[in-house]
Amino acid sequence: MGRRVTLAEVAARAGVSPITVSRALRRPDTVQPETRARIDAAVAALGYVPDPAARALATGRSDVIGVLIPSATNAVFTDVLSGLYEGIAESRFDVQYGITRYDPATEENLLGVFLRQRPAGLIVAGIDQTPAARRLLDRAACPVVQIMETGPDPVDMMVGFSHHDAAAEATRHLIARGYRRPGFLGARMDPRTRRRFAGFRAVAEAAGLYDPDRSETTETPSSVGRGGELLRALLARHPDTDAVFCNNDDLAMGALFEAMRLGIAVPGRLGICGFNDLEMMRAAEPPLTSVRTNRFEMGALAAKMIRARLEGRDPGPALVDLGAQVQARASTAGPAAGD
Amino acid sequence: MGRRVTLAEVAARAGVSPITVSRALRRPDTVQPETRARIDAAVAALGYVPDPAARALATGRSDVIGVLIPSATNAVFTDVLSGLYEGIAESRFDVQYGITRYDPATEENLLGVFLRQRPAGLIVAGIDQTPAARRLLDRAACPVVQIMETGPDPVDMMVGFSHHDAAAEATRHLIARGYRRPGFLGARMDPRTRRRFAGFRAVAEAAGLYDPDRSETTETPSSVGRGGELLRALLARHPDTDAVFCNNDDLAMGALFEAMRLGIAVPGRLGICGFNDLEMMRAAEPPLTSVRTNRFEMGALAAKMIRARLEGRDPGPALVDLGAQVQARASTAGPAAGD
DNA sequence: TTGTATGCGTTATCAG
DNA sequence: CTGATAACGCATACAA
Repeated sequence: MGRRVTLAEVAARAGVSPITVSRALRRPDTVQPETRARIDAAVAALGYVPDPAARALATGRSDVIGVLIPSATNAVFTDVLSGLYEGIAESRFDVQYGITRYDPATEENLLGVFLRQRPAGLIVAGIDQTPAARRLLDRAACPVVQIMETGPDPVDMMVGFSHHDAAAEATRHLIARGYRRPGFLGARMDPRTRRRFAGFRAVAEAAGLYDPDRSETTETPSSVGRGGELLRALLARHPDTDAVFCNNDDLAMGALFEAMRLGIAVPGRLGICGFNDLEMMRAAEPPLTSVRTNRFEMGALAAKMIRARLEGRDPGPALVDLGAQVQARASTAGPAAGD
Repeated sequence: MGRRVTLAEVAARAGVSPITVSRALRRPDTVQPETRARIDAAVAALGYVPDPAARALATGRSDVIGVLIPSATNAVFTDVLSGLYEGIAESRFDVQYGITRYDPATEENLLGVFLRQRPAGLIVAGIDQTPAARRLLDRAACPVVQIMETGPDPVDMMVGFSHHDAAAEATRHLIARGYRRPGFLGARMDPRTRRRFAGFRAVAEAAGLYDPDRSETTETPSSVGRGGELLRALLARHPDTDAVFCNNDDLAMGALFEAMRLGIAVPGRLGICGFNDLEMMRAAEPPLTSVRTNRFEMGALAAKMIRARLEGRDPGPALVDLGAQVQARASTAGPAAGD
């Protein structure tokens, strides 16, 4: 590492004062071109890089955008993170994550930790903060973006979609394809999952096809294996179920495999629809219908909105609904004729 | 946020000097119990939280453990991250990530970014750093752990396994199960992938079963869909291929679906083996054989080794080989009799 | 065991 | 356009 090079050393070499170097680096147009040239040369020669801690201490703020997400292993969130990276690329900002493990109390704690660092911005997943967390966010002295979901009463900015409506559209799709006894498979029943269920229920009910007993849920985390178990349990109770709307793609994939094991034809005897549209869905056999949720764009846009605000540009509308699109595939082609 | 609470305010309330508060927080046993009690009370009452920037500036180091990984979307790495979190839980340390996108130059850059924050520790994936990056790591004034892989000449500490040997074991498994015309499917041919291929080749060759044309690879990223394409291409050239060792689980899953589409029986006419043993593998139909790679443990152990060093405890052996275990499942049960 | 003086590297403020 | 001074919040070294 050698020694660390400071502003003072650069200044000495360039024959100016430290503050001038500081200015030359942050607002080049405020120092004379000649001075700037000397400074730039000194910076390059010495390999100077600013100390983020000193800067944070002096300015009272950092270049860190704090991100609070429920899980780092869930592919849904990793896609959002990729978008985030894209959004802050080539900027001075850094991203720092906090994993809430779907626990509101943890989210509250992490929020405190982040806030203490005077983040440049804050991105939080969802709209289900605790009252305390909500208060913290409301008072945050930085741009805040809620992602993954839209809803009333945003803290500041918001970019997401309606889980209720997305699920409703998927359910309409199932019904449009001719399924008449649709069921619901859900794991880790967090608030977003519940809203999806509500969307499913609303549409099924409206069509007179809702059977409250035709859903199988668990509080345990989601997985492919779990999808199989849930389908098996549901079919044990209601063998005539002719379609399942799955809370996410892992469950749908598990349901597909379980159907294979049980010798149940998909989509003829059972339609399967997932949620999120992970890459594997279209590669499956049969390809699985799912709901596309623009996760990458969500992350990228959230980051860009924060940057725009920070850089004094127009961040555009404070509430962006990215929607969700049913990707219809063979797994919901419709019940077999004569079924 | 109200105003920020400082050490001085806590000190005033507790009736001591700031430095005493500082000590009480970092080394509680060096202040008298009574004083400490007063301080603790003041801290709680005021909701004091140390300012990480000020601390970093004063001490010349931070509590950030920098982590460099190739990808944030790959399930393989997200599992490692989960382990990392587990490893630093309840400690003062934080984790900060850098994503290299499998690009050595990016890794070098990020290393510089991290290093100037004086990280408490550094965790890097793999052993294929550029010479420049290697130099930076060698000179780093903090513990360094290379993860995901073991190899000669560690920078400092190392926890991983041999990709060559793991692939070799998987290949031996295929041969032991009676497959005689094994092929290889690989995507994004990074150094670790190549070493796996080498392991496959070594064993196949030793058994007199290696056909250099019986492998299908691409530089593009891995995905389930890609696995299908690769299998199709391989079978087009060599329809008699009776087993495939896939570079990772996504490819294996894609190969399975493609086999279904082609009407090829698994495992009877084609054995399929993946790598990493993601959860979906055992839930598939047929369940897919894969190689378990203890990713969570890798992350957890790396973090613990760093903590041990930082806290003056014994970090144990500097080089830990976590091994890898073939999880034999139905997808490699062996060729059908009479095949 | 506790306190005093000082410095970490940078930037805000105000002068020149 | 450039510079001197002070301050950010905390921890080290030393003294009491």
